[in-house]
Amino acid sequence: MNQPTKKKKVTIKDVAKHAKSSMSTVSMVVNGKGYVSDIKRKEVLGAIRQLGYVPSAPARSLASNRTNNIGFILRESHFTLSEPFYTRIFLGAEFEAKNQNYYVLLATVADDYEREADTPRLLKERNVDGIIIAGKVNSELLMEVEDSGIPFVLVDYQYKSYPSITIDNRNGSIEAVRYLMEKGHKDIAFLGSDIRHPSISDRLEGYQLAMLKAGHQDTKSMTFIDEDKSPTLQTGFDLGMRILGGKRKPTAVFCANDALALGLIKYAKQKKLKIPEDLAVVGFDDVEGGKFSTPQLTTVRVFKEQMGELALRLLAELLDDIPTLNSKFERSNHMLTVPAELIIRESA
Amino acid sequence: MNQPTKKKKVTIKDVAKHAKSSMSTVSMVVNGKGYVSDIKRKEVLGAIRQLGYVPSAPARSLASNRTNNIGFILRESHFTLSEPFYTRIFLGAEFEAKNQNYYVLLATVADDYEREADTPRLLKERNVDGIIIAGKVNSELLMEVEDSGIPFVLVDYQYKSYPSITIDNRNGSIEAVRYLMEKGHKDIAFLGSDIRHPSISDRLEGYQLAMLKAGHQDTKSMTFIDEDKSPTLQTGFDLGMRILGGKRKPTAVFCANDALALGLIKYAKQKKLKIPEDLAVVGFDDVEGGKFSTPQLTTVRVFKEQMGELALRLLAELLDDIPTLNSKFERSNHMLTVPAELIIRESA
DNA sequence: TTGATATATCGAAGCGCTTCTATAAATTTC
DNA sequence: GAAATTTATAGAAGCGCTTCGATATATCAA
Repeated sequence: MNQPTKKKKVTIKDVAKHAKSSMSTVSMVVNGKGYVSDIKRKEVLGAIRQLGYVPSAPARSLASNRTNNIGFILRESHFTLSEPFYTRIFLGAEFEAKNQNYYVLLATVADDYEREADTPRLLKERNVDGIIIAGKVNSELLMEVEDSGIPFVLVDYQYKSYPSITIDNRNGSIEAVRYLMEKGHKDIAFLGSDIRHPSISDRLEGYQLAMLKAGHQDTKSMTFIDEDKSPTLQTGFDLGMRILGGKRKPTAVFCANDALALGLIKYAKQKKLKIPEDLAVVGFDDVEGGKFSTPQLTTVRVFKEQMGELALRLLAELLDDIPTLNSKFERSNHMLTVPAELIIRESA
Repeated sequence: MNQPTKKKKVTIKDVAKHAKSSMSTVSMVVNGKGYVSDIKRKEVLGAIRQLGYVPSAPARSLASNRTNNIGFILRESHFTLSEPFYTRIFLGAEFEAKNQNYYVLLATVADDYEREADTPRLLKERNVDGIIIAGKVNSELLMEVEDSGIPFVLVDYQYKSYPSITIDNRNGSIEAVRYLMEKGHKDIAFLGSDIRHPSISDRLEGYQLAMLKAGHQDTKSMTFIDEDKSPTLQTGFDLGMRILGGKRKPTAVFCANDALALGLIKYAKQKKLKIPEDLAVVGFDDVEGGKFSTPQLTTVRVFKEQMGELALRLLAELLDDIPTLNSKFERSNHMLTVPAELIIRESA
């Protein structure tokens, strides 16, 4: 009679006994290293299955000095942001983490980060093997991570020449502007803010490049930037006044992101302008709100999930490579760029 | 290349030596249990500070048989949903977890969940002390969690009488309908879908209650539900046709959620109806998109972050209570409800 | 005063795993 | 065909912590 008592945890020892071998052999089978004969391997695998053995994460960590955790650091305001941009990056990372057998620990940090006081627990406790940092974060924090010696990968941001995953903002912008030109537009304006953010300045650059190539020398008079504001709906609305209030009115506007574009559209609609007939608008990011707006927003899609996935993969690679790090043949370029894709909807 | 002096890990042993006491005493100080004299405590605390000692999470887990991790289970589609609803609940939980010294491990599960194959790792490995389940999930999974014996709390869902945090949908709806009445509306319709979801049926109930109380007997002819569709923008748009195509046109519509409301507005605007003059619309959830829409959506706010926070707190309480669980005086009701609040914007 | 009880500290036994070492058999080398 | 090397397995140390006695002293109730 089998008693359905509280099933005691099955340990590696039980497996060893059951498979008539040693703990070390079982460990080797589980981790796929060392020398194990095929017969033994099969016996051990069988025992594992029969007993339903699952290794204990903490025990492994303790013995091997690896945590199998990846930290994901994100500014609080990037979560509370109206758009689930970074959330999706996180999701992508989490997805890939499953494949790679990592847990992802999320740590949000305050915007007014202060060293010591706000250091994420996972850093203090060194409870991760590697870290993904998403978006722009306080440089104090960046240095702290750097100092910790824990390998890390940046997403949608760059710092020195540390590994990073960024958007191909320049080419995405060029594609957007070209599309506007194809539609017959000549007076194409650029609308932006917070120009210090590398992503945004790259988008401006793409705009300028495309305009220049098409023979438009004067982009300056068509560039509307409020550099101290963050790129929100409100900012777009406010800049709308400047754009549509001037004497030389553009027929199309390429916006540095979707929130700005939505804000501009709101202002334009209020001024009884028809979109896209009177004013064509293209955004950047492909946020959810753009699908629901009237008209639906034409924009440049950023593959957010994919960026997270890539970041995790790159990090995992880095972690495995560590013994090779001293090699002279070390592949030094770990800065990846993911393409952005024009999504044609109604607003242009 | 500066060579970082790899600082050796400071262990409890080092602290003990430095404070001239034993490991067990240090442990007791750190965990605040057992008997320790004030003098010793101060010495130990001093040593900890001086050496910068941080306990090792895996070692603690292994020795104490607690992980200090909380699992957060969520359906994949609830993340990819256009709205960061559950994301915000997660955020709230994560926030509170920091206070309570837990890590939150997120596990997303597929919609077509199958036992065994898809069991989240954190369940298989029993790598958590407790679990938060957000939203409606497959009942297989629910049973699996139940069987595991790991304490859990549901958020925005209920199962048997397990601990849960839910929205006060009924009162929120009543408030919304009352507001519409105050504005002079008599013909108020209800728009909904997926009526089997408890949240949605509660909202319908609130609507009916409010209508009845105001002397409107016939709510049926004013209730528009597509029960097989999920409550999305598209569904709202489609139902708009039915609502506005009938002979008895309502002057106001209370929608089961914001996505439906936004869809309805889209349709109404297409039909050249002015909102709120020709048709007042109220939603439910207070999603981001509602702030950006034209007109901005009047809705019922759900405190998502707070729900997550509450869930974590309740779970933590449960975990601490476990020794008391056998007590006859055990407080049996762990099913909490959080209020919903009417947000007045432009659409009504 | 005297057991009983509360307070205080320490040493040591594990928690479940990885990995180093020892040992031996099988295989390769020249 | 003896030495060197590769393959195969087991045993045991120890990762950093918690916690269970053991022991000792201080405090209390009668």
